[in-house]
Amino acid sequence: MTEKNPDKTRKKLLESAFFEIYRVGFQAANIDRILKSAGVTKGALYHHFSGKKELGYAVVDEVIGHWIADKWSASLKAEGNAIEVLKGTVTAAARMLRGHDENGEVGHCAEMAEVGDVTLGCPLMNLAQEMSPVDEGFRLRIERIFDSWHAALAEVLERGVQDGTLRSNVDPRKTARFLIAMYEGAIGIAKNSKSVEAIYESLEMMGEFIDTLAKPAEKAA
Amino acid sequence: MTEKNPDKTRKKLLESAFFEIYRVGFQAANIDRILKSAGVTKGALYHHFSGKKELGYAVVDEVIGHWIADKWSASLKAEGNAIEVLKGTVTAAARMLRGHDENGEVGHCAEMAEVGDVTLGCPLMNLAQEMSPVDEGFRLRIERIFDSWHAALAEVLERGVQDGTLRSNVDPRKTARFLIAMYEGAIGIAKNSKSVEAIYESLEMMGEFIDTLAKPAEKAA
DNA sequence: CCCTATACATACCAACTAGTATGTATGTTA
DNA sequence: TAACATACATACTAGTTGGTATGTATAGGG
Repeated sequence: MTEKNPDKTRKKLLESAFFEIYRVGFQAANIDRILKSAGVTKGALYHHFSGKKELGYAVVDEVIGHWIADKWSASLKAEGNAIEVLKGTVTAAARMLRGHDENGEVGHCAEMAEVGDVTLGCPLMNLAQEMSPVDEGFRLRIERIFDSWHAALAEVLERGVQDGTLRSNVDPRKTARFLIAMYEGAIGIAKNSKSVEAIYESLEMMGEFIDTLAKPAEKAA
Repeated sequence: MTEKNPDKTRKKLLESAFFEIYRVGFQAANIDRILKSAGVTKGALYHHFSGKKELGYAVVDEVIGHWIADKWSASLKAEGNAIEVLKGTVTAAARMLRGHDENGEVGHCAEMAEVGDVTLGCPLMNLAQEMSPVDEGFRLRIERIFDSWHAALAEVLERGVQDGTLRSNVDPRKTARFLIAMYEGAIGIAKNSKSVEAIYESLEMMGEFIDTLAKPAEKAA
């Protein structure tokens, strides 16, 4: 009925599926809830996607992948001092995180959660933790996203080492992975304690760690 | 039939439930699989536990809680230099992590996974990520465990600051949380990439970070 | 030895859920 | 405008799953 707009319905399905998965995970994600929230019917879903898993894959590739690319890879492409670029992305991350609207509903998720929600954590990491041991298809798609993020980070670090901003013994690849681990770990811990403050403080410490990567000032000759 | 041993069956149930939850998460955990793996029947389960959720709670409290306490709080109670104690726990963690037996079965979990399995990550963190937004009961129980871990870490740090081993501007609580975040993040990232090496390298970097907490050597007067 | 509560075993159910079969309306092409 | 493929809508199904009703055997107290 009404109108017939395949691109739009597909997009709505992806978005609703993303939020559903974001909230309860893929395995517990409910098709009917997704449909209700998207405002379309089962026929539409199974016309666009061959099944729940395919829908999940598409969410990873098209929603989460693009989102990470925008949020990170983009801001990492900034020119200038490696330390500043790195710390810039961290503070940018901090800015986009917010707590709940205190509506007292303990134990329930906000109806219209957004991506920066502290109590829901990082969509990519959530899915990675849940699905990587269970389904290789998810794992590989998620890995690709992490890899691109890692590559962008490593490039900045490599540049910093080359131009003498960073200590020469900084290993770009290891450090990049460690930075991602720190960030995701901080989000994960804060998620369980429901504390935005916890993230801020951890990101602050992450900034201090980044400072330790800098080449120390030259001693007087 | 056979024998009647409530303590033993309860323990078997808890252990089987733990591994099932460890592998696929709580929501996807299958009661019948747990029963089969425990070698008991449904009657036994529902005699000991009022339901799936109660079983999950018991797993958190009795299995995961004790496990974390043993692995961390214990080794953190060692006497001596704070730096050494901290780095000791990190290397202890590294030691207990191992990869899969390379049996080629990609995408499937080992039948009898053990707790140190890289591809399965940290049981506590897994559950925290999955259940903390979904069920407040889980969240609180998990939080208690993290808190005790955090307290043990903070105590070591506090002691280090007091006795001059660590820089005086080290904030024990923030740093403790950050260390947990680093560790859990490292495990989580390695889990998705299925790489034991990734953990080793991240734990190595974690050691370097711990070194930066030390009070710098005194300058010549 | 008896008797009762505990500790299990078995068969079954009700609810949910991904997926399908089928139908219909809309847009497009000839 | 006829014909056809795309894009949706609806009703239904088959399978799974947590939970229960009911039965039975064992252990321990009197």
